[in-house]
Amino acid sequence: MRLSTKGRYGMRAMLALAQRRGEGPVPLKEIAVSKGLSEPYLEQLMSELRKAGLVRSVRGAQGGYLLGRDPENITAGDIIRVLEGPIGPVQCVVDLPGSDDVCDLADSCVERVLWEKLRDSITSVLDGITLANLLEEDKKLGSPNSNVEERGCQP
Amino acid sequence: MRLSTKGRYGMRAMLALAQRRGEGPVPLKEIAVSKGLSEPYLEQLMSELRKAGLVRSVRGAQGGYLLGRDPENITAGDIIRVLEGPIGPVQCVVDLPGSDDVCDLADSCVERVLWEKLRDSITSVLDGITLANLLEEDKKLGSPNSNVEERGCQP
DNA sequence: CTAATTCCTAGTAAATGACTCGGTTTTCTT
DNA sequence: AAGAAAACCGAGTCATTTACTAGGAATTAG
Repeated sequence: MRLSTKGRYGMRAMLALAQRRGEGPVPLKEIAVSKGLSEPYLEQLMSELRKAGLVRSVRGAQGGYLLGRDPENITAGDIIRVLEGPIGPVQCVVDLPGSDDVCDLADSCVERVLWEKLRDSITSVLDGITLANLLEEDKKLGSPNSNVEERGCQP
Repeated sequence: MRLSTKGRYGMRAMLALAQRRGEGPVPLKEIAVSKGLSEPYLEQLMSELRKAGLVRSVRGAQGGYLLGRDPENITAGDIIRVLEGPIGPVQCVVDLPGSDDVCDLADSCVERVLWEKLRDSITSVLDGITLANLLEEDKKLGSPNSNVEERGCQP
């Protein structure tokens, strides 16, 4: 039940973009260096985020990435879904409106109720928190926002 | 963010034991066949569950497995923790009381708040539902409780 | 004694995760 | 026009994890 690096790094990168909103396009290199992530790997994640409309890119020199929408309109759920796929602890109760009844005889599945509750609780947290919310909470806590090199972990 | 088969199969097996409570030890073979799972694989999961005290075993002919406690006292969280490890979307906000501050400068981690909320929401669902609850809800729904072979999915 | 059963260790094949590499295209700056 | 700074793209790789399988040893009811 862990996120992969795609979700974690992607969330970091999106928050970095949100923090630097208004400065014009931010080159990936800067994010990669300041957050201690591999630039070419981040590139792949940004590509997916761009295709999903969560970021915009500007090519060429002085180019970089920008948020695709206001931070108030980008939820953690948006980001996680793009990078980790539809949300759900098991395939058959997954988040996609299309693939509703993967289970034909789902009524005879005792544990299904549990997985559905779990899915709902996860989505409600993820869809209820925006990039703006996180930035706000961060400001309230008055964190020093240090670089990653100085830290012990890589969330 | 999916469970592995260990969590899914383990939950199934535990529910099977709960349903057959009072019948004496249930041999693994029966569970494996009726739920369509590999018996030797299940065996490994049961071994972990036994070491954690969630099931008891009776060796020899006419042996099998029994719940280690009343179904009212076994939560989904108990089972998932044994089979999938401590709960948490990222290592550094994991569920273990011991490994609290894996992050030394955790205050400077903007997304940490999010992961903590997510962890809490997951644990509160998982720890709030017992095997007894699930059986009860199942009975209320009046499900036919068919075998797995007839079904389209393997939750 | 024999058959049924749990217990234990090891091995393995496939999938996934977490990247790297090399080159192409676009665009700003000089 | 030239050069450099980016984003873009597709493939390849290496380690880890997952989901098992295999085979035998120990235990116990009948």
